[in-house]
Amino acid sequence: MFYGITALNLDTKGRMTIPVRYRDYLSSDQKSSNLALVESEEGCLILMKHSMWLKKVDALMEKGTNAEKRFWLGLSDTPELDRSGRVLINSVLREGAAIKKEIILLGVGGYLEIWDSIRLENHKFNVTKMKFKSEENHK
Amino acid sequence: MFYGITALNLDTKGRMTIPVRYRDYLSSDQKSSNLALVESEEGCLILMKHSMWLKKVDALMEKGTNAEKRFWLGLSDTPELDRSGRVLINSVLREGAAIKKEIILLGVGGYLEIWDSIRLENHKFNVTKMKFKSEENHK
DNA sequence: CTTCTAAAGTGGGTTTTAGTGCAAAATAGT
DNA sequence: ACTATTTTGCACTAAAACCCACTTTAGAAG
Repeated sequence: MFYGITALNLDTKGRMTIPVRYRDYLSSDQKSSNLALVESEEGCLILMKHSMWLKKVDALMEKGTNAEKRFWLGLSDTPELDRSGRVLINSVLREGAAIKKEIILLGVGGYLEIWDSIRLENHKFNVTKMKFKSEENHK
Repeated sequence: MFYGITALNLDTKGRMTIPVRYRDYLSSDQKSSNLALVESEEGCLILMKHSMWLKKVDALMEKGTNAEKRFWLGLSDTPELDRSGRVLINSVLREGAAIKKEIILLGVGGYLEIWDSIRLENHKFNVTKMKFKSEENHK
């Protein structure tokens, strides 16, 4: 199970180095592509095991709406963990989640959320109605 | 099965380069025209194998409404994959889907959706009621 | 009916960019 | 200070974008 927060930087090609503590679990699917990346409606990307994604997709192929299929099948990618423990974040998905370089990785139970660091700050502010909002985050 | 998101550009003649990973499957129909392109009611174009289109059309000829026939037979085209893996998108269909140059290709199970990149952003925004709509995505 | 011209469509080759892998450098952890 | 992990840089490859020349079609004009 994933939990915890990690700050990371993408390299110039848009690749993210997965923290070692997550790698064994993430690469345990016996598939050529062992990961799946989908766009969340909340403004981040969701990284999960390929098998988890496939289960959801199979269910949607049975009885899903067009919009659901568009999100889970269309707005997705199935990247691999390379030998250096990195994952390429598709450039289109990067744009969709406003991800540039500095990202925050959140473990949220069965999956990981990838947030642009600034967008996460804004999200926290909006969701929680926090009374403070440091200037650094919004310059 | 198609899935995943790809950003592409049309050339000046309105042709789209199909990603290599889709080409074998798309060209596997033994027809002169092995593809079909239909205008979707949601604002994009749908690209599928000719055989799939034909199956739908046959069914509609049996018991389809006028409106259905108009969409599947009328607002359609059956282009071919050329030797460089490109497909010409008919200028009328291009207009109908507001497609200019930058497009997004979504794999949605049995078919591919071709979206004008800006129109897709707006569609996502409307469908999901996302609270953010960053300027970066719309420039 | 034939010829001319413009536009649309086709084909192929070249350039550019995105993706991949490796390995050195930097940083953090023990 | 040593080790493990992450970051950075570079080189290579493959895919897609771009460019240009040729062909076909359709329409206009004689």
